[in-house]
Amino acid sequence: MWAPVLPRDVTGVESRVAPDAEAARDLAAAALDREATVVVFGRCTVEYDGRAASTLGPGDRLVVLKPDGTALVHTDEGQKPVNWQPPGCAHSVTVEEGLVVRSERETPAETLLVEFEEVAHAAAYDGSDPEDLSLSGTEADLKDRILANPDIVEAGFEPRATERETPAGAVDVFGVDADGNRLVLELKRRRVGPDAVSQLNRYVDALERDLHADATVRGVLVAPSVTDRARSLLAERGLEFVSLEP
Amino acid sequence: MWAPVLPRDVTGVESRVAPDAEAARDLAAAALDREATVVVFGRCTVEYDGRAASTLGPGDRLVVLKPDGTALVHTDEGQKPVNWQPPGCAHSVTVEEGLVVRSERETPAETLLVEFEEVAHAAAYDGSDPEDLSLSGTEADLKDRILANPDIVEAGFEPRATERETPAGAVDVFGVDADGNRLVLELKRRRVGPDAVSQLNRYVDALERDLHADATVRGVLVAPSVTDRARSLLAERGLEFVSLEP
DNA sequence: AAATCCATTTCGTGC
DNA sequence: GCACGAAGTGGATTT
Repeated sequence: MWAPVLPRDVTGVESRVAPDAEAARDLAAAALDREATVVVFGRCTVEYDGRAASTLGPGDRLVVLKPDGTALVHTDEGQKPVNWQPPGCAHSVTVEEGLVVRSERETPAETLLVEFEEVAHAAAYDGSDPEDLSLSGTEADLKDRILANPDIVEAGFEPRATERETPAGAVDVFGVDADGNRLVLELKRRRVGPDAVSQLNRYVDALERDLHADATVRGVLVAPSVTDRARSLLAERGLEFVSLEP
Repeated sequence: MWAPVLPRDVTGVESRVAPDAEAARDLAAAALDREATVVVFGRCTVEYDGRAASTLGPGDRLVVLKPDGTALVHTDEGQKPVNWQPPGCAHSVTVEEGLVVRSERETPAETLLVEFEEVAHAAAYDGSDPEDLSLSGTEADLKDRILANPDIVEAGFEPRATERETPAGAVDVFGVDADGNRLVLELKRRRVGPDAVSQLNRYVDALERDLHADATVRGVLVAPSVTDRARSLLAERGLEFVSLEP
């Protein structure tokens, strides 16, 4: 049904500067009902309790409530919200001392509570986004390049499987070298540290157990570059490195 | 100098519904100048090029520009922005076909380009946030609890150092058990998988080399729980597990 | 729902 | 600035 409580200023946007708590609540509640995105800016405190727990004293913040159940609390700094709630949460807006925004979920039980002293601005945005992001330069792209032209890893390399399962997890690319030795590739789209070496080492160990002593298993880390410590660990473990940009 | 081009509706907020491109540009440019946060909602396309590359066709999105150089492009779904730029970037707003927002940085060279077909709403938020988030339930809290009461790990455990350096990285907690054996603890605030086992294994290996055969080095993973595969890897490596909640 | 791993991870800390 | 590891990581994929 199409029956907004408040007038829509133009298609898709409702905006109120310095609304009182009740006006802000009404705008937000109506917007949540019709699956619009709500934005509130004002002085507030924030409490979170769930996987961890946090409190945040008074300050000016931007709160975003999405129709999929996402809540974001942004300060004037940082890429990550200072507090948040993941998709799937239930938002509610009420008036107590002032406007109060709650966002909750179960499994795991988590609550986000934003209490406003003052709402400087409240807005509701209706809109749709039919487009999917097209992204390139990922690890998957690197894998595709290697499968299309295995020689960029090593002359004579022949891929035999991707995501081959081992007791230690799935190997990015598995194949054989020119001499018939097994080759395990671990791919990374950026410079790697010790963690990637450990990961490769786990896969090589697991495959050596799996295949007994039937064949040599070479482990090759494929990445743009490695740190010094990673290089040492590679040497210790008898593992190799091939430099490739994503 | 205090000379806003546009009037401020109330302290800290400027808001224009359905501004034309020039009005939106003026509002945003003035806001960026005075280190306010800019919010723009409208139909736009997005292009990103840098560490990776992406394109996003037309849709309705919420764009946030922070005074620290952060840019966020949010759709109506998801906790993460569909596109973004990290703190330290230089924002600019111009009018071409319509409003265009650019956010760029060097090292690494990255560009975010948002081209609006239509701006449904533009706003600028002035404010301050003096408060720091107080967070509990972190790995650091778990460490503190262990140091204050080492017996919760094992009767007779005596911590000797935290962040002890090894050739493979810094160990969370290092100490000795009741029999004088060296103990290496790796702490995790949540259920762990194979990666944490590999990490602990690296530290134990490094310390065994460091200390030669002078002493037995026990590796203990401290976490709420482990996955099956992680448990297998622990067994393979002769490592141990102690269950502790953060 | 759990497990595993990638990510334009981001973020903090130490060097 | 790089390196290393934590994170209330988020997100996708597979089981």
